[in-house]
Amino acid sequence: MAAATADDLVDQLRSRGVRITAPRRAVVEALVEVGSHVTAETLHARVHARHPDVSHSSIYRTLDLLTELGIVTHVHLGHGPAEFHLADDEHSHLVCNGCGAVLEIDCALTDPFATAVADRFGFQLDLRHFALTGWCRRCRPGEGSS
Amino acid sequence: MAAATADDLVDQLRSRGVRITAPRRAVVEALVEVGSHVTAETLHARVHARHPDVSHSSIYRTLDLLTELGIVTHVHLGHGPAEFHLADDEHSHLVCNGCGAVLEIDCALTDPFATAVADRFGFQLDLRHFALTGWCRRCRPGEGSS
DNA sequence: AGCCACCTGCAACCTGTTCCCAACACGCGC
DNA sequence: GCGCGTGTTGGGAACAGGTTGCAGGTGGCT
Repeated sequence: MAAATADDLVDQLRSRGVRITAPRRAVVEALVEVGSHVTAETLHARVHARHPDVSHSSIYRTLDLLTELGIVTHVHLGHGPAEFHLADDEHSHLVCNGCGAVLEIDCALTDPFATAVADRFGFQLDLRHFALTGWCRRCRPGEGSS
Repeated sequence: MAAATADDLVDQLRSRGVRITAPRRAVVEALVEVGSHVTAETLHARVHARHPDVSHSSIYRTLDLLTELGIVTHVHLGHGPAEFHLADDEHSHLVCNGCGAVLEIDCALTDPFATAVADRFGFQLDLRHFALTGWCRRCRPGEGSS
């Protein structure tokens, strides 16, 4: 939960036996810097600015590794590419089909629904991995009928 | 609403000024036949079996057209390709991250949640366009903590 | 310092989807 | 029934996001 520094995370990786390389350090630093979600491409751009020879495969491989270790997760916001972020923040996303706005909603609001689904289907929802889409206040079609 | 036949749909298209061509008719027929969701690729395979010279661009174009006309919708079941189906059935999907099983859930179960989100954020959820992912009874990790 | 396994960059590949354009054919008017 | 104009088609190439194989480089243990 506490906002970890890049060094903290690097130490954590090292202590877990992960070899620390320039690309890996760079990815971790970039993730900590942006603080919220970024696409792999954006992350690559950021890393590339300082470390021009880090390839995008390394970005993906590192994100993969960090995901496996539970340090990073990614979320799919609608149709675009996946967005990655540090796994220290638990919320779901609402994405507007109209304007693309992203709202973050707390698990408190989704829990009753998740519970209902679990009760009924024995299905444990993970509402954090895929965004919920729809229409925000300004873009919602003026509908009253279904 | 009622299970429309391919001919019904074709008539409907024609009366809306849509030019009826062999590929379009074939796509409509295939959609009616399968009855549930299909990927564009599967649909192409089905159509191709009877009409070998229908290209996959026509499949996509026709699906696009039908979507615009509200006859077809598509749903994204997790990471795979989009799945298309006739727009006469209103339900959401639960997709298991473990085994890939797809459950259909009725809007009755999702409505209270949609209402809560609308009340709180003025955001009108569309839970039918993207599946909800998670873990089915058999695949859910044996967890009790968070 | 040396060594080896692991990691990297590159570029090719893959999948799903869209675009382009010349040829074609639907369906209207005659 | 027939011609014509325009909207549609097929085929393949382009595209975007993501993955993979390989040969060579490098971290970190000794």
